[in-house]
Amino acid sequence: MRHHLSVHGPLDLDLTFTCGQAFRWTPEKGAWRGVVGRAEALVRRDDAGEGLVVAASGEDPGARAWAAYLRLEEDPAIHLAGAAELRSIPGFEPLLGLRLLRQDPWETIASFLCSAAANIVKISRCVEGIASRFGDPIPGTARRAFPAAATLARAREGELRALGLGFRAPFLLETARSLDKDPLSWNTLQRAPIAEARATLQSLPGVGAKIADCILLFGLDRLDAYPVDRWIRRATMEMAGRRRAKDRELDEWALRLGPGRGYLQQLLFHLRRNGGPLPRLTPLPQAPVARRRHAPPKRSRSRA
DNA sequence: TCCTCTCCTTGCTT
DNA sequence: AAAGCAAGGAGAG
Repeated sequence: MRHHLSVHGPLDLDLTFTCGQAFRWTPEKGAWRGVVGRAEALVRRDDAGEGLVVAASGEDPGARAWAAYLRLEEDPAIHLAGAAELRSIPGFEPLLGLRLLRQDPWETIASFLCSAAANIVKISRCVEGIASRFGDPIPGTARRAFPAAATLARAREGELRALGLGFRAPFLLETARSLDKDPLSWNTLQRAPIAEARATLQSLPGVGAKIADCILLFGLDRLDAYPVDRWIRRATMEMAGRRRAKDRELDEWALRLGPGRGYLQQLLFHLRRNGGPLPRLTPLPQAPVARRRHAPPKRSRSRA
C-alpha cells in the first residue's frame, strides 16, 4: 500500500533515522527502508518536497499509523518552550527536522538493552540479528518482524550471545522472561509521574536510569524523560555552569528545559558531539516544576 | 545511603 | 599488535 502523508514543520529523515533512536532503518537511494511492527516500508519525500510518501508491505497499519509513528502531525518547535534561547546557537535550527518516533515499547526496551557500552552499528546488528533469528517473516521482504517478549523468553542465552549480545544477553533474556510472566502496563507508564515510571522500568534486569529514560522517550511517548549519558552529562554540566555534578543534580537542573526536555536532549546530543560549546543557562527563577531538596520522609514499608 | 571501582562482550580504531 | 573506546548496569567494598 502507498500512502501520501502531509508534514507539519521541518522534517529531516536522515537525522531522524540516524540519530540513535531507531535501529531498523537503512538508506536507499534518497529514501529510507525499515521495519515497523509487522510491516516493511520505504519512506521518501514527495516530488514537491512538502509531503511524505510511504510504501508499505506486510501488515500495513495504515496512513494514520505511519503519520503517528513519524510524529508528522506536530511541529517539533513546540517542544522548545522551556529553552527558546537555545535557538540562537549556530547549527541549532536545522536540527529541528529531527522527529522523535513513536516506537513499540517492548522493541524499544530490547533495543536499548543492547545499547549498553555499544555504538549504533553494534546495536543495529544485534537488533537485526534478533529479528532474523526469532522474528516472524514479513511478506514481500526478506526481513522479519521483531519477536515478542514471549518468544525471546524461550530463547537460550547462547543463541543471543551468538548474535553478538555479549554480557547483554542474560539481561535481555531475563527481561523478556519477566515481561512474559508479568507484563508491564504501557498505559500506566505513559500516565505515571516520570520518577515512578522510571523506577518501574528500572526493576527490569539490565535497565538502569539511562536506559529507562530512553525507553520512556523513544517507546512511551514521554518527551519529559531526559536520558543522561556521557555526552548529555557534559552538555548539561556546561549549560549549568558546573565542572562536576551528580546525575541527580543534572536531572533536576534539566527540569528547567520544560516538558519537551527529551526532545531537546536529542538536539543537544548532536550539538555537543558535532558542534562547539553550549551556552550557559541558569535555572529558571520561578521553576515551573516544584523541586525538593530532600526526599520526602519514607513511610515504613508494609510487609506482606 | 552514597560513592567509586571493576567487570562484563564485541568489534572497530589508534 | 596491544590498548583504547563505545548513547551502561550490577555488584563489591
